[in-house]
Order: sequence, then structure tokens, then C-alpha cells
Amino acid sequence: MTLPDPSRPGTAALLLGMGFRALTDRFHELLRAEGFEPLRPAHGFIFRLLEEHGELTATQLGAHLELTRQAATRLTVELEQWGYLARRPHPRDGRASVLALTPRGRGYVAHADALWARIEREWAAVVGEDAVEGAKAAVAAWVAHAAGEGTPSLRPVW
Amino acid sequence: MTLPDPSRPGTAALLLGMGFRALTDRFHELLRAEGFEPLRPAHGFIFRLLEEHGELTATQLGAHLELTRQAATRLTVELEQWGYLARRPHPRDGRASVLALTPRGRGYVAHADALWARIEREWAAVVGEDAVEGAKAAVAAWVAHAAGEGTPSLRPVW
DNA sequence: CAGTCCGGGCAACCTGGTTGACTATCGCGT
DNA sequence: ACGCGATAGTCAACCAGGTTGCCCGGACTG
Repeated sequence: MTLPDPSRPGTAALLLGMGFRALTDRFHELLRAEGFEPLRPAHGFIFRLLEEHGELTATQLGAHLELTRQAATRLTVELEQWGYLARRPHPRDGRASVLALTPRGRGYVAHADALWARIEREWAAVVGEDAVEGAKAAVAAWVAHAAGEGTPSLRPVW
Repeated sequence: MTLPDPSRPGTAALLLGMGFRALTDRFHELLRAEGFEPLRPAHGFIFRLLEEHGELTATQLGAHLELTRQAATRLTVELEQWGYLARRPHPRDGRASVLALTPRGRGYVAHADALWARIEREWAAVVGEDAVEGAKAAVAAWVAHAAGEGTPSLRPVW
């Protein structure tokens, strides 16, 4: 698909979609160049949620990711097998398990954060730091506006 | 997922993804409110490509959308059944068929364009017109930079 | 100590893509 | 002319990543 002229009205969604894709492509490129396991965005968001909330159950993860428990469980099983997550029985609820990042998982997250920051600097090198900050703020304001009091969705509709 | 603080470094991809999703959600909301058929982004891009290039074969569409011919064909068959596309034999190549928008298809595109422009004005009403223009330009510049001489991709990796 | 609710696991299914095989046509080189 | 590799299209099998439906067993409430 050709890049649309950004001054044409109505091209915003297309551009944001392409921008998202270009950023994540760059991320995976860097990651692979360093020999890291090629995790998908969904895995990354699990990391981010666990980092933010400490420990969560599979059901809670599913709710945040807007996935069913079954789908969320499958993702966590993979991550557990790869050693990024540890599962232990919930201390007070015999039904549930609690998931948390392992040291390896925390290492991955730290590295990923550094890469994202680096990519953002690459973007700033192209258009200037102010432009990047402005773009991020403008997008964030729209997302907040559009989400109302709900939480914004992320998984793209395709 | 919670909206990240846009001033934190490394949040750009997350924000652009959420922005893309919020814009397309709004688009589908408006479309459905008017009783229009709920087409997916992939359908819209076929329209856009046909509008831009006039007439294309299924294989050419597939190439532009980064899909196999088979997947592209399936999409066009749906759109043909719904009356948005017409297929006729290629004038000079007995193997190929040529696809073009029907009047109904052109009507849909015109309406969709108007909606996208309207949504962009809604965004501008939140953050100001200059901020939207700036954001679009900054994203476009990054996409152009990242794509190099290739054409940028659109379908999000998830 | 019921009865109901809820977390989790299992199985079947759906959607939207891929790969592979096959046919028919094109168009080039000899 | 013609033979042959390349290409458009279709069909079928498969695959990935999600969903729904069902069941089990522990938790909470009366």
C-alpha cells in the first residue's frame, strides 16, 4: 500500500496503522538481530501487565487483554515453558494460579523497554524530538477522549 | 490496557496502536449507526486500491495487500457477492479477470472518505487542527524513513 | 451444609490466513 | 510454428489463534 499524503484529510487512521506497523517491525528487527526470542505483541503486553500489577491470574490477564480466559491461558503456558513466567498456586484461592515474571522475564522487559526508547529516538532523529512528543500527546488525547471512562483497546481490528 | 503516559519514552508504538484502534472503532460505530454493511479494513483497502489504480486483477490486489492470491481472491468474491465489485474477463489475457468498483462500491468509498474526514475533525476538535496535522506528518515521515524504498506495510502484527 | 458462583482445563469449532497441486493461457526463443 | 517455462486462477488441505460450550472442583453465602 502506498503511503498517503499526510496533508490529505481522512488519512489519519491509515497513517497511524502504518506507523504502528513500522515501529513494531523495527522492534522485531532489532530483537532478532540480537538473537532474542521473537515474541509477539500479545506476549509483550502480558509482561507489561505483570510488571504493572505484580501478580495476576490468567483470567485477570484475559480481561485486560480483551481475550477469553482460554486464550490468555494458552499465551501464558507458552511463556511459562520458555521460562519468562512462573505459576504458583494462589495463596488463598485453591482454584486459581498466580502468574509472575521470572528474573529472565524481567530481563526481557527491561531490554524491550530500552529498545522501544531507542526506536523512539530514531524517530526523533527523523522529525525532531518535539514533533514526536507532540504526536504522542495528540494521539494519547484522542484515545483518552474516544475511550471515555472505559479503557482503550489495543488489538487492531483487521 | 491502560493508556500510558505519553511523555514516558518508549510508549510510541503502544499509543499509535491504540490510536489506530480508536479511530477504526469510531469509524465502525458511525458506519453501523447509519445501517451500512460492516466491512473490515481489508475490504476498505481493496476499494482504495481499485479507486487509485482503476482496475486490478486479484493477484495484483494480493501483492499490494501482502496477501496470497488465494486470500485476496476470497475477499474479492465476498465483495462481488455484496455488489461492491464487478469482475469481467481481462481484455487481452485469457487467464485473468479484472476487478472494478461498481457504482455502489464507489458510493461506499465516497461515504467512507467523508466519515474518515469527519473523524479527523473530531480529533482536531480535541487537540487542535495543528496538532493533528503535525502528528500525521511526523508519523508519515517515520513510515517513509522506515520503509526505505519499499512500500510500507499496514496489516498489524499481532 | 446446601446451592450457587467462579477459576481453570478440555474439546469442538470458526475465521482468515497459508501452502501445494492442478489447469489453462500467455509469450518468448528457437 | 511450436515447445516450454512462467503466470492467473481455482480447489483442497492445513494451520494459527481466537471463540463457545461443557465439566470439574474449590469458594462463598444463606
